[in-house]
Parts: sequence; structure tokens; C-alpha cells
Amino acid sequence: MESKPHLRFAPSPTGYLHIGGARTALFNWLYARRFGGSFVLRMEDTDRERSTPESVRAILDGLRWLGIDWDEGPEVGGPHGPYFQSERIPLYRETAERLVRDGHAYRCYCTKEELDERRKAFEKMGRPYKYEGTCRSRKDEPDRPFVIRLRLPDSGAVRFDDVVCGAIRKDVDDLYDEVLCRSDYVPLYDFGCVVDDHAMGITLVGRGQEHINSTFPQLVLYEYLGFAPPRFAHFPLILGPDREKLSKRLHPEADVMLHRKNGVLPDALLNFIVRLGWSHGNDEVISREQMIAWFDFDHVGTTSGVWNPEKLLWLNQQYLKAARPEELEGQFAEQLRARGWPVPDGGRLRGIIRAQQERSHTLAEMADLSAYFFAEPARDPKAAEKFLTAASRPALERIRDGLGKLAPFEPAAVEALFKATAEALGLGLGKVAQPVRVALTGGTVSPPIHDLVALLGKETALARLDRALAEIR
RNA sequence: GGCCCCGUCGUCUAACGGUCAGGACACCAGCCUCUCACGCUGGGUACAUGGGUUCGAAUCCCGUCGGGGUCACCA
Repeated sequence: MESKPHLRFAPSPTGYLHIGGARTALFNWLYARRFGGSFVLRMEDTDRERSTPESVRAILDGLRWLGIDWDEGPEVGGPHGPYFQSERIPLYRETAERLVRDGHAYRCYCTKEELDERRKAFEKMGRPYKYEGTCRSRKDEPDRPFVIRLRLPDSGAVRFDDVVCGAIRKDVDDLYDEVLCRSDYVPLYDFGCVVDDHAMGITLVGRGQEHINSTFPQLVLYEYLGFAPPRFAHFPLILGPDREKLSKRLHPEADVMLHRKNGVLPDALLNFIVRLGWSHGNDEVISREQMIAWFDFDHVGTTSGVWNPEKLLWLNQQYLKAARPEELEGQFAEQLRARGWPVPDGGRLRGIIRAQQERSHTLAEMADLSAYFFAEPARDPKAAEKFLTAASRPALERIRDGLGKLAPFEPAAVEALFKATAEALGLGLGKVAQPVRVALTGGTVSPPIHDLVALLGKETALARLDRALAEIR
């Protein structure tokens, strides 16, 4: 390929950014970044009922959160604007009229009601309905609303070589004279797509496999218009855990921003998504830089992939584990605020993160595991029954006294105290640490005992030990 | 139903005519160990199916079965 590739992501702003859209954007973006091309963002907002400014906002926010930037599009402009189809009507009008003039399209005055009736009649007979071409040779031009329809060739086939799927073909007989645009020249998908992809200099259209079938009429349009068609790459679909196509209605996890709320890191989500349909040998944990260095449509598969929440969680844990605590502060603080807990100062906040980051799958889990740092813990009765016993009283008392005198109140000193105590009592460290852990956290699970104690602070640690001691008869 | 695409462990996938079919998640066992987790070691599980082509097929061809997509004045 001589010239730089130009790719795009063209969502319709009818809701939040969903996972399928995010992956389509990611693949196109990666390809553009890898090969030094450009990445265009275009809003296909021609469905007036469903398109909303809030959705535009949500999509932009979602892409930015993921770190997918665009060279041209909303809020950044560019030489091919405007980037909202609703603002490009004159171009569609001019193009549609040219097609009519050239005999490649025609005005159709059939009403929606008439068409619906015909469709129903066909369905009743158990036959598939295709527009019959009623207005194909119509000469009069009644003063009525119309649509402009594509005039298909009488015969032949449309074929193309898909970058990921290979050779695909379809007979013109299996197509129909579809609607290009309405009376007000607001385009439908195929028409707007072709006009804009050409006008915006798109050389490679990457989209989900659900669009394979719309490629055929689009190719007819390229031909009629005398435009050189771009190359097409159709990506495999993403299915929900129930093997249905991932959809907003059926699958809450289709919402990109839900994962943010759950405390998933954008890089982890990107990593998970990029591996759905693409691979690079045996690599699993793949950084943003590596994705850009390695991504290629050659290694995009053809089979639909199923959403696997466990693997996302595992990946997120890998990223959590590898992150510097300061990188997690912001998103972790969001979790604390969501629970109505005070956000500690930076040092303590980072300390908690450091203590929990390798034992959390998400920042939400990290917050939940850290509850006892922020509020008086509820005591797990089973844990109390097993560890807060008369037998553990000597250990608890010695630790309580030792802690009371401890200075500085730091992990190394705490650890030394625990070791000395265990030795003095002739016990294993576990016999000392576990009762203390239950006294301090209410349960049997926490970071290492010395980190836990130091992070809790002397005052809180002593208070909780006193309370536990008081409860042991 | 017509048309289009697809079919390797439960899941994501590697393999681009010759491998004991590899890796990862999950699962099981063990090690490490103050708990949990991390980490490490080991384990089981897959080429949908029937026919070809070939010295040789998960890889190529055809049928069957199965899955998905699409059939709007949505995108």
C-alpha cells in the first residue's frame, strides 16, 4: 500500500458507547496508528427520533476514557467536515439527484403504508418480500412525498475481497432497489456511508460482520458514482455469555462505562477487547504500545467470540497488580466516594492501594476488601468463634501491649513485634496473627498483618483490640 | 424461509499439508505462606460430522449438521 490508510469509526449516537462499537473503533484506530494513517470519527445521526446530543457526549466520553483519539471529527474538526451526517444534507441531495439524472436511481412515491401492506401479503403467503420496482419506470412526478431508490442492474453479481473474510459474492437478484434517501434528502445507512466515506477519503472500511450484506449495495453505489471503492474489513461479532449477539438490551456488560463504574481499568478493557477476534501468538497481556506495534487485520479471525467475564477480571487484576499506586488513586477514590467513605490523604490512600492491588480483580473489589479501613467492621461470627477465644487471649494481650508502646508505628516494627510475640509464646505466627486479624478486620482475610496494622494506625488498632479483648470471656 | 458468513478444549485463541494439536482464562492437585491473594509446579478437557483430493489433512474440495448475521423510509 503506497499511500497512508484512512480509517473511520462511524457510530450512530443512539445510546452509550457499547463494547462492539468500542472494539470496531479500536481495530480501526490501531490500524491507523500502526501504519501512520488517520482515524476519522463521524456521527451517523440521521435517525432523528433516536439520535441525541447526550449520546454523542457519551460516545465521545467513552472513546476518550479508553484513550482512543481521533484525528478528525467532532470537537477536533478537520478538512472533511462537518462530521455529523445531519449537517451534510446538501451533499447527499446533490449526489442523489445526480444518480437520478444518470438513471441510476429513481423517485418512488409508494407510501410506507402501501409497502407494509404488500410485505404483509407476501408474508402471509410465506414468501419473502422484495420491493417490486413499482415506480421504476414511472414518468409523472406527482406533488407528493417521495424517496429515492437505487436502480439495481438487471443481472450480475457483486463481489469483493474482504480483508479479513476473503472473497465474498452475492447475486444482484438477491438485492433489491433500496431506499437511498427521503424527500428531505436525509440519507439512509448505505447511501450516507458511501457518500461520506468517499468524501472523507476513507481507504479502508472496518466494521462488524453484521454489515457484510450492506457492502453489496454500497459497491453498486461506488460503481454508479464513479468512486474508487475502499477496501473492506469485516470483524467477527461479540456474543454475550448466553451466545446471543451482545446487545444493550440483553447484556448490561455491553456498556463500556459500566466497566469503569466497576473499577476496570481502560487498558485492561482494551486488552480484553482486542483479544476478542485478534491475537498475536501466545501473548495475552498486551500493552497499548504493543497493540499498535503488532496490530494487523491479517490476524483478525472470522468467528464470533463470546464475552468471558472471568478473563476480563483476570486481565484487570494483572493491570492492577502492575500499576503504580498513584496511577490508581483517581479511579479508586471514585469507588470510595460512591460508598460514602472519606478519601484519605495521598500517602495513606496509596498505602491501602499498595496493600490490596494484587488481591483485587477490580477497584470496586479493592474498595470492598478495604471496608475496615473506613468504618468499624462487622464481625464475621464464624471467624470470631474460631479465633477470638480464651486460648488466643494471651497473644492478643501481648500484641495490644506491644503495639501500645511501639514506635515508630511502621510495618517492619510491627512485624518484629509479631515474630517476637509468637516466639515468646511458643506459637506459630499464624496463631498470633489470625486472632489479631479477626479483631482488626472482623474477618479472616486481609493484607499481611504488619501492613494491615500499620495502615490502620495505632489508635484504631488498639481500640479494636480492646473491644475484642472485652468480648472474650 | 431466501441470501451471506462461520465451525480447534467450557471460553478466548495458536497452527498458514507433516506438531505427542501449543498458549491463556476457568477448574482440580501440590508448593510457597500469618489469612487471602500473587507466584511457581503438575493435571484433565478440543480439530462438529460424512465423503473425497493427497504419500500425508485441523489445514484443500463437496455434502450434512450446527451457530451467527441480514432481509425497514434503523444504523
